[in-house]
Amino acid sequence: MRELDIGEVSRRSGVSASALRYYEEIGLIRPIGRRGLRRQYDEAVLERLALVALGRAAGFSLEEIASIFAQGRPRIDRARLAARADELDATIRTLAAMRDGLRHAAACRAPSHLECPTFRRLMRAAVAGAFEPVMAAPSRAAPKRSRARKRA
Amino acid sequence: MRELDIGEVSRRSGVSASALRYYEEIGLIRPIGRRGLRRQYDEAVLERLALVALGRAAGFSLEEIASIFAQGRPRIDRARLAARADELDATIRTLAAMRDGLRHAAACRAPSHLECPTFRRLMRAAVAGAFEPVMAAPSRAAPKRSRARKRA
DNA sequence: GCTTGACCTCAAGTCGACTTGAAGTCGTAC
DNA sequence: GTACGACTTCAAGTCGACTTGAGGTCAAGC
Repeated sequence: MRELDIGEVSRRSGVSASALRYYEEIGLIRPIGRRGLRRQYDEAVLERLALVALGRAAGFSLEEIASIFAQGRPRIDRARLAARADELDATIRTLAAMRDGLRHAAACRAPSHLECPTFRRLMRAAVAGAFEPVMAAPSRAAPKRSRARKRA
Repeated sequence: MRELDIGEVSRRSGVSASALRYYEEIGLIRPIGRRGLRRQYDEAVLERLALVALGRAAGFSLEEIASIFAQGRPRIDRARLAARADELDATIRTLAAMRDGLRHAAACRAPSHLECPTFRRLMRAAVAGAFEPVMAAPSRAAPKRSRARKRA
């Protein structure tokens, strides 16, 4: 079982050394030991990092990913995956609506966009918050969007 | 032409008063005057805020939106809209791939996800960065992703 | 005259995921 | 023996879009 130092892990995983130290700090990974000061990693860390990369790509926060690893072996919850898939589906539909609206506006021949009914409809939808949950990755943890109450 | 104070603009636009002040600071909106200390707005600000909301929803940063308003009348560039639509399309395809992968993984009967070929393929794709440009809204302005160089 | 409430300014704080910088420790090569 | 390069620690900085807090102003109503 070869031991890897942080530089090699970084090269092979595409994750910077500083990020690896950060991941360790938040409990995502752990070196198998030290040689002098230097962290030594097991090759298995690469698999774990791949899982982290996948989790991030799927929109999970590092904290959520850490919780998956929490009790020893990675415990991947199928229901959670399905839920995330559903969220992605909703996001995709919203983005598709936006894309179609943008395409129309790009093609529209109205003298000003403000006179294009489709464009105005999009504007109204945006104000109404129709696009708000876009990329509602639990990660973004919306900074207390108090969303000024409509009519007190 | 009725004058609105910041509270009413907030109520009618769904944008908090502090956010309105912030928007003013970065040059996105401007009151038509003051009454005492209080900002007074023209109703036209509501339209502008709707445009801001739409721009945000489409993934533009406030800075980019401000540049649209820069020279007097909003100058919406059709090519820009089309480009953003194309980006959204790419994002949608990526998200769809992720969604399908997650759904498969959720349904997969392999004893461990690590033994599921589909799941492993997803992991490899994530490491390779296949999902990185997801939601590549120019807004996110990737904080110098130096992306640890593969093999120096 | 005093309270209330809605506004004001300005500086500082928040969120997540890192990066950067300063200062120090090693092993190896010259 | 000393320079180099790769590592180490720890605190602080970064990004965007705001929010929060302290302390102040002002008109209206009691």
